[in-house]
Formats: sequence, structure tokens, C-alpha cells
Amino acid sequence: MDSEPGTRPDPGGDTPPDLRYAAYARERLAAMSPPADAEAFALAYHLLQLAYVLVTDLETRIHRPRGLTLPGFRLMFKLWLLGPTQPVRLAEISAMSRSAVTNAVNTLERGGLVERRPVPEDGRAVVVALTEAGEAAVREAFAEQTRREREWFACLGPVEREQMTALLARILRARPADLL
Amino acid sequence: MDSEPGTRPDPGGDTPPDLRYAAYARERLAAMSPPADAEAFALAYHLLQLAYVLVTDLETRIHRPRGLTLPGFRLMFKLWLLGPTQPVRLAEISAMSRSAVTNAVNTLERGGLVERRPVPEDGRAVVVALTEAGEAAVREAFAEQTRREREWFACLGPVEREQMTALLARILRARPADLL
DNA sequence: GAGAAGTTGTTATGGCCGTAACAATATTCA
DNA sequence: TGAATATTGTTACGGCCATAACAACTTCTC
Repeated sequence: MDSEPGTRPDPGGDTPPDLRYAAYARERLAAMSPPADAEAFALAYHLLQLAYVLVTDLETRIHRPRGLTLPGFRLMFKLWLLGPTQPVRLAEISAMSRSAVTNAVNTLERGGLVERRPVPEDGRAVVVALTEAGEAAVREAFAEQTRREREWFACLGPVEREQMTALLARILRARPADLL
Repeated sequence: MDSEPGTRPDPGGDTPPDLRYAAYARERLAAMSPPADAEAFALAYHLLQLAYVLVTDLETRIHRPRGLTLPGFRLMFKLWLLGPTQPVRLAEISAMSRSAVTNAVNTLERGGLVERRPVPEDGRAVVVALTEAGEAAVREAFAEQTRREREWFACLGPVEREQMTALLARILRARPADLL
């Protein structure tokens, strides 16, 4: 049905393959018996796909050419704002595991971008701090990343951008309580 | 400033650490000289953070207990809708590399969930197809994932959910042309 | 037809991330 | 005080993903 060109907004023209797939999947799910929740699928799919494509773009276009990675940059950016910080704090802010922080810090430390310092009051603890090279790197990468983000979001108006941020924040705030 | 409790929506109560950090970062960026683009940061941050937290939740709560992974499930789900498909097609739909597909298919094939079949017309090509076990697995996992997604998005009304999906799709459709 | 050029899938290497197990250190509490 | 418990950071292992290089095959072009 509906195979003449121009009948719909563009279900086959220069639409990227991931969006064509999304449209197809939505139809198929709605047509199942019993019909599946095509709206929940579409929201989750577009959210994950956009995040994936955006992450890949920032990584390959901004950070890798500078010898960084996106996760590495994000960690350094936090240190830039927060100052020297314990791994356990970084892990809980980022909602990721302590071992992931250890790995990221290892990589950045090899590159001379951050350093570990012992904490006198607690023999277990360590703080991670930017080196001077790390501070310069994060400042420059931040400028470029912001520029690229603005390109990505230029298709939305200011009100829409705020709406979107607010909706995302609402979901994050209301995240299911049983997250472990 | 503003340190009495209850003055603001909750910049310190039971707000999760990632959102508290986001609010702090936003203030700091706006207070820089010259001020940085705190809005672009906030939008990108909330988008990436939500995607990350959601992915982690679906992975650990739904798929890992079933012996799957989220990327593995997503690939199987595509095969479920599309039928036997070439890796190159899967890669372009998913906007990921062919080698990532190879790896994912290897893992799924080890688990007996998909199989490779040669293509008579093209000696290079292969199609990946669900096995019977794979079809059963994807159907069950899909039901659970949908249930969980509905919990995540229950904090939005139907109109807001559609708004959000539309905004995400708009950004995906307008993605920068020079993505390589 | 035969060689050049392109496509497909794979492998190797390296980074990211999670879980589980561990050693070292702090804290609690009987 | 001293033993049980909790916390911190690390390591080992396996999965995901990208890039680059490669072999096999197809298609284009002369």
C-alpha cells in the first residue's frame, strides 16, 4: 500500500536506513495480533539510536583525532568542573561501575592527562586530578564538542530544545526505583 | 546562594547524583567568561545520560538474565521483523560497522540463536537467520523489554511521548550531512 | 575475455564497560 | 580492644564497538 512516491513525508527517498527501518518496524508491530506497543518501541528506538549516532559522531569527529575518547573526555570534563575527585564519586555521578573508572583513569594516565594522588586521611582512597596537559586538552575539546552539538541541534528551535531537555530530565528524575 | 531546603525543585534532596551534577555543570558553564553554551551541554548530557542509564537497565534487568545482551537482542529483533538478512544490510540499518555485526553474529551463533547461510547468487555474501530457539527468545525478550520501557516512560503523558519521539526523529533525520 | 576497481565478510588490535573476586583499609559494635 | 562488617580501588574475564588490513568474490571497463 502507498507505494507511489510523494504520498508520504518520505518513507523511501533520502531517509536514512535507520529511520526507514524504524518506520517499518512501527507498522509491523502495530499490525501484530495482538498488536504490540509500537509507541513504546518508537520512543525507545529513536532515543537509543540518536544517542548511538551522536556518540559515534563526537567520538570519531572530535575526540579521536585529538587522541581522546568520548568517555575519556567526559571524565576529564567532570574533573575540570569538580577538581580532584575520588573514583567512587566519579562512578556514582556517571552511574557507572568503579572498575570502569579505574580503566578510564588508567588510559588517561598513560596519556599524561590525569594523575592519581593518595589521600592522607584514607589509605584506601585516591583522587584523580587533571594534569596541565589534561586541562588544556579538555578546554580545547570542549569548545569543539560544543560547536558540533550546536550543529546537531540546530534543527530544533530554542523552545523545542528546552522542551526536549526538560522531557529527558523528567524521565531521568523519575527513573524506576528498582534500578539496583 | 539559595541554600535553604525547599527553595528550588530539589537541587540536593533525593535527586540522583547524575542530575545534581548536570545542574551544577550548567551553572558553572553559564558563569564562565565568556559564558559557555550551557543549553547545548544540558541537552546533549541529558540525552546521552538517559540513553546510557536506560541501556544499562535493559541489559542487566531484562537481557543478561536471559543469556542475551542488548545489542544481541536488537540484532535478533531486526531479523525477526526482516527475515534472513545480509550482514552489510544489518550494519547499515544499525549505523554500525560490518565487523561489529560479524562479532555480534558470532556470539549469537555460539548460543544457537542465529545461523549463517550462504547465498547462492553471490559467493561473498551470507545471510543471517534466526533459529527456532532464537525466534522464541526474541519474542519473549521483546515482551519483557516493552513492559520495562513502559515503566520508564510512564512519567510522560501520551502527548509528551509522541512529542519526544517526534523531536528525536527530527534530529535523526536532519543529522549533519558530513557524517562520513 | 582480462585486468582494474569495488564489495562483502572476516580477523587483529585496542578502547570501553559490566560482573565477580580480591587485598587493603576503615568503621562498627559487642 | 578486637572481631565482624563495609568501603575503596584494582584485576581478570568476557562482551561490544571501531579502524585497518586482508582474502574472496563480483562488477566494471577496455
